[in-house]
Formats: sequence, structure tokens, C-alpha cells
Amino acid sequence: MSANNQPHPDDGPDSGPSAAPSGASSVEHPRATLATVAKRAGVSASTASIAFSGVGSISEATRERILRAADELRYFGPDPRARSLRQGRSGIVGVVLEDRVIHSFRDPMTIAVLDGISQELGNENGGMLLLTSTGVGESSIQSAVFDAAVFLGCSPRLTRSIEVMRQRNIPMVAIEAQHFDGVLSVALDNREAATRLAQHVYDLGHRDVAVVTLPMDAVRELRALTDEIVAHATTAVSMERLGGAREVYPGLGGYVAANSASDDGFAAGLLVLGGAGDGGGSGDVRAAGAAGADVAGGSTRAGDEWRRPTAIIAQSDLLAVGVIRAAESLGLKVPGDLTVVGFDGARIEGLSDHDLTTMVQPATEKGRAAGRAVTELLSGGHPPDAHFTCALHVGTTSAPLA
Amino acid sequence: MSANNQPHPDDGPDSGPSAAPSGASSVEHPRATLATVAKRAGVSASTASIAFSGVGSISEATRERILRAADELRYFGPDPRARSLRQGRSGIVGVVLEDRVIHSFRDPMTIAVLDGISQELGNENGGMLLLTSTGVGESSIQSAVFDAAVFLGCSPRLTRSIEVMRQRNIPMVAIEAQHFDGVLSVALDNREAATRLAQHVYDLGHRDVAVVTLPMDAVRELRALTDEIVAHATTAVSMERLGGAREVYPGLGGYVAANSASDDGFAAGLLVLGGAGDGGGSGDVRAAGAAGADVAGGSTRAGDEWRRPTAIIAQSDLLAVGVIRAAESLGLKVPGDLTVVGFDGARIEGLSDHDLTTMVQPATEKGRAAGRAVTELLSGGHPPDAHFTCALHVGTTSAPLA
DNA sequence: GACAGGAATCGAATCGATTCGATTCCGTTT
DNA sequence: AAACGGAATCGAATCGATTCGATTCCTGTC
Repeated sequence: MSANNQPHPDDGPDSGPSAAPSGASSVEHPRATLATVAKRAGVSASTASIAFSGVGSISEATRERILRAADELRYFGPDPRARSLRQGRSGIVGVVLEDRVIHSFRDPMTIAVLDGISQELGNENGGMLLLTSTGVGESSIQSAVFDAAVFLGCSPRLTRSIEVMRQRNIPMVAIEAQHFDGVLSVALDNREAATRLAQHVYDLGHRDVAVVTLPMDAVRELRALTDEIVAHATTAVSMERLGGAREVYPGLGGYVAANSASDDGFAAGLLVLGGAGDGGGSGDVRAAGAAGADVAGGSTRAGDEWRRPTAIIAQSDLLAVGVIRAAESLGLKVPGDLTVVGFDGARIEGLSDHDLTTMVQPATEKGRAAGRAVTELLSGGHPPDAHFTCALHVGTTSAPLA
Repeated sequence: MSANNQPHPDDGPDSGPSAAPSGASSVEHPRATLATVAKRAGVSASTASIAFSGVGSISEATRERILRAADELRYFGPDPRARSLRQGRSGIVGVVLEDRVIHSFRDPMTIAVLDGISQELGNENGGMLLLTSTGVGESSIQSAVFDAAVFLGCSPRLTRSIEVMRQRNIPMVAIEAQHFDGVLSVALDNREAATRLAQHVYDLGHRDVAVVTLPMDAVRELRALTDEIVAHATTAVSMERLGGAREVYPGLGGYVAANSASDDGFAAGLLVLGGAGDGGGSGDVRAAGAAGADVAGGSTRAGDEWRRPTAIIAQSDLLAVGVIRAAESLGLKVPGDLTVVGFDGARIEGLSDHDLTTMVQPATEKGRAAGRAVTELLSGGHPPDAHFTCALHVGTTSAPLA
């Protein structure tokens, strides 16, 4: 009724005469090992090893004898743990996510990247070991068995883990993270892409613009974007995308979302559009107003009184979807009354009537590049960092200022 | 510019006098091991081991001496591979997915289950190793390092792998899979839930009903549901849900989707609603017509000429969303002209105006149960199989027959 | 003052395989 | 006929830790 450890009761039809009830002292055989098999086949363990690994020369007759002995003893090949100790390889690639699994999995970009990685690693090599960097001690990262690590948008709190891996000669690849010595980087040119996207909005004539950014730091709550947050931000992606947009709209202000989900975009959208009087979180609104004096005031033209922005730049498509929903719930038409642009090119289902204007990033391609890099690093190569660029997709959610 | 294996150049501020350039024969130290550290601290390896594992008694002074020695040698704790060999535990739980990673990740139920598993396993224990069962040799499943396995909706082709794991005493848990000896089962009562859902449709007065099922077999293409497919189907879930629905609508027919995605639901929806004349795949339509004589004809009332169904039972919410889109693209109103029900309770974003009638399943709870079962099995317990029931959610996509 | 009992430490065995150098055995070559 | 070379096989060392059964040493007790 559960994992039973009693071995198969019958001995099989043709167990050799010398083997029948040998050592009937204990009812449970002590689990076959390579040595057992070798003894039964009348060869040394080293030869038996060759029969399974295929490395080295062995006569056909001997191999068959060994495999037959293995079958009889119900031995199914070398123990992965022992093999990995001896070889120094487990075939496992660790993938370190920042968030709880569920958050990461809800982000289409993360999933696309994971898919790309797994495509490139293939089935034969083992698998992807999912780890999270949230644990206080980073314990599992430091004590888990894997040959190479891929960091997926991780904060820089991993310095210790990175040092451990460096010392263990574990190759590391970071996707969209800040630079670390000895960690191969796979990333978009977020800054340039964000600039191009903002320029598109600018070219449409919009001058009252606000941003809804991806989360910054570990705080994970909806907040007005302030100088202080910007100064202490540790998340590379949101900062780069913000920096890029600010090349076009210096001092651009807005809100920091709690997560990259459409509900977060919705909440931020309500605030940005000034329709927050009914909902909770009016404290946040005031905070924004206060902060508006310095940086968050980017959503107004400097010095003027508050105006509803005519365009919102969301740092992800999920956020953009939420912003659109917020706008529509306030009775605003997109793009008639409000231009909304996103980032990612996620092809989100919910947008029946809209075709989101966004920067399309090659997410799966990024994953593949990471997978390839891992493979190369593991075979001793020295692949270069990988950079990717985005493509502007002009959809139906951006329009010239009326 | 890549994973460099030269150790940190500086020795740190306070390396002991005896350590400075000791053994300057090679530039690269040969990587510290527990033995090295023990020697340096002047203790035996066994004592050093205690300092790191905490198992056993050790004086505070000694422990500190050992930890200091470790620091100086840049030793960061025991090698996971060696530890796992000796202990027979790696802390890794293998999660075997049926599909390519990307397919699994696009299914909200799979993700919820994964999240539940990871919640229950916690960060401390290691992580989830993602494996796929598609590889021909099942090679990675049999050669990867893990302590327990969770099968996520896997086909029964894994018999060999299951045997291997049984022999290795690796506990196994299967979610929504057919029964295997020695494999703990976590599952919904799909059949009962499907019956209740169909009854709801029946009670609304619908008599011309069709089903859009989850994929069956490994074929993965959109097909009419025929007797032959049903006879050979190996996927437990789709068969159970079909069986449940047929208790209310005997001989219920329809289409087998290629995958559980809304696009697949859309395609199937077009066929079911008879509006496929414009799209491709008219071959499939004819196939359906031919097959209609026996089983697929369930979408009409027995013996009558074809009629457009007034209700469609989709076996997943994703499929249901696609079906609704198909209906609307054909100018049909939901639920005015067509009742659509789903299965899962997935809360899909795209359904702005609709609230899908569906059977809500406790997916995360299923994952948690699996995670808990794994934990128990690993500590020698004998947890029972886990069964879950669904809750009918009556939304706005089902209505009485006009 | 002898002795029990517990804490701290050590040595050796062990986990299960792979790898490397050495050895044997044969058929060829010169 | 001696020397050579390659295939097949073996033994022993190794991967790096944990564990178990001693062994010391110390403290408190009667």
C-alpha cells in the first residue's frame, strides 16, 4: 500500500543453480549493487561498470553475461548518487527563481525562458532543479546537487551563494540580473528598448505621461515612485526600463507595482488615473501627491497642477492589461482617451479587443541562449555574454494625442 | 569573462601564519575538503563533520576553530554529492511531467499543483527537479538523483521507470494518474464531478449537447471523438470526465482537443458549432460526420439530423474559453444561444464579461497533499491515498434552454 | 578513592560507483 | 622466434563525506 521494500518474491524462471536460495539468512536481499552483479557474472566491478557505461572495451559475450546477471538480480543500472560523486557530474542544472514558485510561474516571460532552457538542455541530460532564492539561509541553493546554475531575475542578495558556487567551480548564468564576476550574463538591452518605446509615445504627442513599474526591492507593495525608492532599488530590470524611459521623459513618475500581474496593474492604474478616491489605498495617493513635488510629479508637467496623464507606460504587458482594465473601469477609452503601452510581447489572452503596443522581447530565445551557455560552460568552453534586443510592436492601444 | 576557476587571489585579512603560501607548488589549491579543514583545525574529519551537520556533540571552542579553518580555506560546507551518497538522501523531489515543459507550464492547474507541492516541501529541503516523461529512453528519470518522485498526469508508459524506483526504494506519488502498485495516488473524483456538472446542464433543459475533451493518447491533434479513441484512451482524466458526463448524456459525442489551451478549444468549438466551413480542417469535419453515425453523433439527438448543440461541455476551463470565443466569433451569444461549462475553476483572465460555470477543483490543495505525502513517505510513514472533490460554480455562461 | 556516566573526540568502515595503470592473452609482424 | 600491439580484464585507489563503535577525559557521587 506504499513504497514497499520487499523485493520481488519469486526468483525468476531461470536463476542459475548456484544462486537459488543462496544466503537465505535474511528474507530481504540487500539491494543489488554493481559489485553484486559483477560477482554473479564472474567479472570484476570495473568490467561490469564498462558494460553499463559503454566507456572502454568489452567483449560482446561478457557484456551480455553481465546484463543478464543484472536482470536476474533486478539491478537497473548504477546508482545516480554514487555515479555523481565519482564523476563530479549529476546532469542537473539548478534554476534559481526569485519568487515563490507560483509567482514565477504566473509570469509568461519566466515560463518562456524556462521553456527555452529546457529545450536546449534536452531530456537526456537530467533536468532542471527549481530553487528559490527567498529562503533566509539560501540553504538549498548551497546544499543541493547540481552542475550549473541559472539565475532568473535574481536580486543581488545571492552573493554568498555565488561565492560558494564559484569555489565549487559551478558555472553560473544569470538572466536579466545585475553583473557578477564570473557569472555569464544573458540579457536584453532593456534601457535602449525602453527609450525606443517612450520615444514612440512621445512621437504621438503625449506629454503628460506616467509609468507603472515592475516591483523594486523586496517590499512588494504598491507605492508611489519616489527618489528614495529609485536610489535604493536593486532590481536591474525595472531600473533599466525606467532609466530608458526617462531619457525621453526626464523625471518621469508614477507607481511601483507590487508584482507583475494584471491585478497589480489595475490597482496602480486606478491610482495613476486619479480614480482612487473610492478604493482603499488613499494613503498611497497622498504619498504620491507628497512625493509629487520631487520625482513622482513626472506624471504632471513640472510645476503645473495635477492632470490626468494621456499615456501610461507599463513595464510589463501584464501590468498594461491591468492598466487598461482600470482605465475602462473609469470610463476612459483606450486609446481614445488614454494611450497604454506595455513591455514583453506576452500575447495575453484577456485582451480580446485590443492589440497591445509593446516591446516584444525574445524570451524563449533568451532561455535557449542560457541553456546553450550552460552546456558550453560544462564542457569547458568560454561562451560570451548574450545580449538581445526588442522589437517595437505598434498595436491599437497607442494613438496620437487628440 | 566566464566561470573562472582560479581561486580568489587574496588570502583574506587574517589567514594564519602556517597557511600563507603553504604548498605553493601549484597555483590553484586543490579545493578544500572536509579532511583539509579538519587537518588545519587539528581535529579528525569525523569531528569536523559534526561541526557542520550539528549532529553529535562538540565543544563550542572546537566548533569555532573548525569553522574558522573552513573560512580561511574557503570551504563552504560539505559537498552535496558526497553527502547524498553517504546519507542516501539528496533532498530533491523529482516531478515528472508528461509534456514538454512549456505545455505543462501553460496549464494553470499544473502550475497550481506545482505550487502546492513546493509549498509543502518548503525551501529547506532542496527543490523540485523537473523531468519529462517524453524522452524515449526515460533516461533522465532513471539516472537522475532524487529521493522521491511525483508524477503529474503521466501516461502509463512509465512502467519501467516505476519498477526501477520501486527497486531503489524511491517513494512515488501520482497525481491524477491511473493506479500503480506501490504508487500513492492523489486525485479528484473526476467522474462524480463530471456527472454533477452534466446534470446541471441537463437540469437547465439542454438536450443537444456536445463535449470537447482533453487530449487522449499521445496523438495530440484535434479529432472527432470516436468509439475507437475511447477504447484505446490511456489518459485517465479525460476518460473519467467523459464517463461522468455520459452518465447523464449516454453516448455523448464531440471532439478531442489537441491540447488544453484556449486555441484548441477555439478550434474544437468551431467544429462542434458547425462553422468550420471557412477555416481549414474541413477534413476533420467530415471525419466527424462519418463518425457521427456511432458515437460522435452524441452531439445530435440519436437518429435525428444534425442540430447545433445548445450546450457544450468543455473538459477544462481553457478549452471552455476557446469555445466561448469560437461561439462569439460565429455570432452566437453566451449563454443566450449557447451554454458553455468548463472544468477546473482556473480563473482565467481573458473572460472579461463572463463568469464561467465550472467545477472548481482544489488544485493547490492536491499539490500540497502530494507534497505532504512525499514528506511522510520519506520519513517512513504510510499515508493513505488522497481524494478530492470539486465544487460546482454556477457562473453566467450557463442558462436555461430558451 | 573507586566508579558510573556523560561529553568530546578519534579511527576505520562505508556509501556505490568510476578510473587509471598494470597485466594477461593472442594474433601479427619481421 | 622474439618482439610488438591491441583488446579484454583486473585490482586498487579515489570521489568526499557520514556513521558507528571505541577511547579519553572529566565531573560528580557514595
